[in-house]
Amino acid sequence: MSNRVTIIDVAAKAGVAISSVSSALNNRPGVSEDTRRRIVAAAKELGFVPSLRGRSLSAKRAFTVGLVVHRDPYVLESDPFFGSFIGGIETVLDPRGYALILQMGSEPVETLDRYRTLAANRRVDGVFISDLGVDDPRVPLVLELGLPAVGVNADPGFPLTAVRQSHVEGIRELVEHLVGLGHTRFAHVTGPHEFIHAGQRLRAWSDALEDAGLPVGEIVEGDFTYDGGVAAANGLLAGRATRDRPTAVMCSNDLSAIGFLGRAGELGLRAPDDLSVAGFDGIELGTYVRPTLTTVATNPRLLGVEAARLLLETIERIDGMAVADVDIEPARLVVRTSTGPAPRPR
Amino acid sequence: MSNRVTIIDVAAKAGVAISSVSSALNNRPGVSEDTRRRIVAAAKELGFVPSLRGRSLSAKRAFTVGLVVHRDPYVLESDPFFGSFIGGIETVLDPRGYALILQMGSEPVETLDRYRTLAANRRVDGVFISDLGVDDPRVPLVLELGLPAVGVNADPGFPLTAVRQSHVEGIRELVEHLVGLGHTRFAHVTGPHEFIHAGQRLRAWSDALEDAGLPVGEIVEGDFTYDGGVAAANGLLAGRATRDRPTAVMCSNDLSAIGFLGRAGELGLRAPDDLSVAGFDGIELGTYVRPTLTTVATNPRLLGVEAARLLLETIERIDGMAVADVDIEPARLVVRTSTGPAPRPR
DNA sequence: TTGAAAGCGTTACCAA
DNA sequence: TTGGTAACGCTTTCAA
Repeated sequence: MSNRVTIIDVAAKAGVAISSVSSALNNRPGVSEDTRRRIVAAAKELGFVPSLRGRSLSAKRAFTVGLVVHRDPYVLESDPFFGSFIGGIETVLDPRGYALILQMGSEPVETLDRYRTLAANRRVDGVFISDLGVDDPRVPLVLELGLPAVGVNADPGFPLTAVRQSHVEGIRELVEHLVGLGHTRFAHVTGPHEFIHAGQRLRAWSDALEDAGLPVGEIVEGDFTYDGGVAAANGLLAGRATRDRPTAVMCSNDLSAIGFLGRAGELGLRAPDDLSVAGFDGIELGTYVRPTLTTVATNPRLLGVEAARLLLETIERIDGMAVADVDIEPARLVVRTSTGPAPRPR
Repeated sequence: MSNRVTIIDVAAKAGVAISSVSSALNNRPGVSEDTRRRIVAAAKELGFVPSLRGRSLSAKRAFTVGLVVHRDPYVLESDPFFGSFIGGIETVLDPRGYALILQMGSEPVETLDRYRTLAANRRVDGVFISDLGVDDPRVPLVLELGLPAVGVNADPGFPLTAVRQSHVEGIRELVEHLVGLGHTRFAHVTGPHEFIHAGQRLRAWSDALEDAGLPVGEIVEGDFTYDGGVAAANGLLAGRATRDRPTAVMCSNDLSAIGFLGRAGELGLRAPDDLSVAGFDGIELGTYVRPTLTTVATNPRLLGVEAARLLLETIERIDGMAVADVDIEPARLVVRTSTGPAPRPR
């Protein structure tokens, strides 16, 4: 197990110089077809695989990219975003000889340090920045460090290359769906205001309602968790007269919508008869709960694919030119059974 | 961003040889206290961080370990095991200068290739082997490759170092709990038989029931998913007379137990009145569903911590001695509201 | 087309 | 205690 095959062994076996081996194996010109064949044969016979360490040192590249997740463990556990996102990243990275380093930092400060260390010892060639926050400190940091980076679902004007999936169309479809069902009293349960996507979703919701000429209604801050949905349901539904309750509620993600529905049920309010509830994300769990959850379905896997593509492009870019952003297909409304006609006032 | 500070710069600044810088910064003997101070000062002033690439090449170590997840994306998404497991791993790796490479392979064959590649280019110094299968081909593979590895929840006699959390006590407690409630007709919904932990849990269940002098009852194979639980409920409950139905069911994991409960509810059977259902894992979701889920709670985070400790120990072991296995505290029964007294026959 | 040698940034060995 | 230098395994440049 100890002495692995090196380029020297291959050169010796093929009877050529190591530089020729390098050229031949990397499909570079300057090697005759004949010697190339000899070299390839020798390499195969010896089972030669270039050492990443040697390559890294020489090429000044780690062939590794990083993802630092800065959420508390529970959210990560229950959030299906990362599983799919990482899966998508992987499918791009692997064929191109890159690998993904995953780190977790619960504290925001800790997260920054992770990026710093990653950059300092050049462990990665670039990083993903997901779950962007308002005035996210990671952005100036990677800029200062000169660390290639790609942002996920960034706002317009983002100073780094970004991949986005528009939520506007889907949320607008949701509003139209609810309006078409006769709803007039709306409410929105947001995510934590420090995340930009929480604000993005709220804005799309408000804009669509305004365009429909309807009041935006109540807005309560949730936290993307099941418990947050429970709390929101308590705030919006508990102890209120029917006429004071919203009849159509959008929660900023599916998990909180499911929490909301659960608590609503305990309060004796059934969806879709007594009220309509919708989420955002499109997680599998939403197809299992009863009623099944109407939602706006996103595509985290594709987001990962494109993010990885962009990051590698940014890294391998020779000229310093910025890589163009990518927008994947917008998230779309998926109507299930948690939304229905507005209850008739009586 | 381009020219980073190297050990040569530090040596020049401190007016010493690079070998002295290396010794001083790595707290090796052979450097006078005085020069050490000068070197440390120079390093700090220059903001020197040793290059991982240089170190890797010289030390013949990647300072990286790998985790290859071989599940299909959906299971990964909804399985909280990995989030916590990885979180635990991280807390050990980071302070010791190691990082985690995460890869995903849905096909078993693909997974093996990942390990092979990881080993061939020496991208990692060691790997975790989780979700062990019966006659898992990864075990002979890492053995053949000479790749340090740690198994998670391996069976006795496992040829590699392993970290385990015993499920026996918790499942026995569950059986005693159910027996104490007067149940006599049991059923077990397993995980896929190719995973050893599915078998481990079934065996613990059967043994405990046998010891109690009660019939083991029906055993149906599930697949650890919500849908698998639904299917199992269809098989065990649908279209059966009350006297032919089991009254106490253990599902091999929480997710399938929740699916089982959901389907049971649709069939008009309420837990805990009409039947008792328990899971295994202790996921958060189990505290949210109604009824809340009785389960055997595991500690994936601690499993990750100990697995990482063992792996680093194995890697850094100078003598070839095997590292001793670690058993963390057994998983324990957590009684919630999905289990209750056996329904009175009428 | 081929080969020799420098360089990447460390660590480790061996003289001085 | 110090410093010089080989070694790690590759890529790349420059002569031959």
